[in-house]
Amino acid sequence: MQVVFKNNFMKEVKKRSDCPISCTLDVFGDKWSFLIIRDLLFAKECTYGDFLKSAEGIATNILASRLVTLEENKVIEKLEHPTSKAKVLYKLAQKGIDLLPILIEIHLWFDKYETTPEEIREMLELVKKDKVGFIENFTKSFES
Amino acid sequence: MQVVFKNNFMKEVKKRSDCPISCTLDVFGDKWSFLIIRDLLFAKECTYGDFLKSAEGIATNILASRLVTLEENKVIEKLEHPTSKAKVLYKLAQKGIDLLPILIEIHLWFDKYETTPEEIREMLELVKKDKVGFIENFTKSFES
DNA sequence: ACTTTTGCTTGCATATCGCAAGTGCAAATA
DNA sequence: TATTTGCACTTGCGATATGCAAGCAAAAGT
Repeated sequence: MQVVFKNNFMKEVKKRSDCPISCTLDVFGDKWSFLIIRDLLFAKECTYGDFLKSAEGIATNILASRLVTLEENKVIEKLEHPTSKAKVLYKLAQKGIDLLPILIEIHLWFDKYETTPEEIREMLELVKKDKVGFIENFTKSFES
Repeated sequence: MQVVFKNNFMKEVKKRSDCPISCTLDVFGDKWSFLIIRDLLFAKECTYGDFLKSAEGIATNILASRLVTLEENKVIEKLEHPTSKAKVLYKLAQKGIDLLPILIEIHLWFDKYETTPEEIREMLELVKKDKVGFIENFTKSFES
């Protein structure tokens, strides 16, 4: 069963079902969206160019379309760059910051079956020691 | 940077980077794979037809290809049906059962910003009261 | 024997992706 | 001030993936 409706901007949004997993995948179910979130969680703020520099090599048109979708869904927001009008700053909205627990569980799952890179392992040890505390601290670090 | 290698079946696997998120998305980064996992978490065992019956309406060719990928990655396994040779049973491998915390965090995130369907809300209350206990019990229920 | 069920496969139109090149404006440089 | 460079996208287009319908062989039911 497929529910089709229009949002405020008259853009068609297809909701496949009311299932939370399905709805979440309607937005994040692709190979790139969560990498954008990852970049923003680590860097707090990114320019368009910063995303392009990431190791996975996202294509510029795909990046543009994902940023629009994520902004429409209020997961990220666009800010003026403090010193340059040519640059744009992207940052996580609260809804985006709250994705951290999901990203953490992905890391923990991955760590059980594959090899976590050295740079991430240190952070992961903190998570394993005190997951709730880690999330609290990390979330707080976005308030400033 | 893109690393390309071949697995035992000589099928090309593209790993975009060593990042855990990226690697996980290489397998699960689509709109269907996690729905298959969801179905198996709720139902424990599914036939090919069971997956097709799910509300989102996956196409049969897509389902077939996802099942192959998930099996190749040892997330699910195929079993003989106890009474019928025509039927095939799919179930989660341990690696698949261990995805539960990720699915739970998706549910919790969704619940904060959207409306969780009634049928799921009850389960979610249990999770909110005792997440660790819930995961333990749920995981145990797969051992029998 | 035949009809139906089951788990797929195949063909094809359409949508999405990925790469390369291009555009317009702001900022740095000469 | 004129020119070049940097930045955030957009556009075009071939390659790939998706979605739909139909087909198929083996097994099960009648």
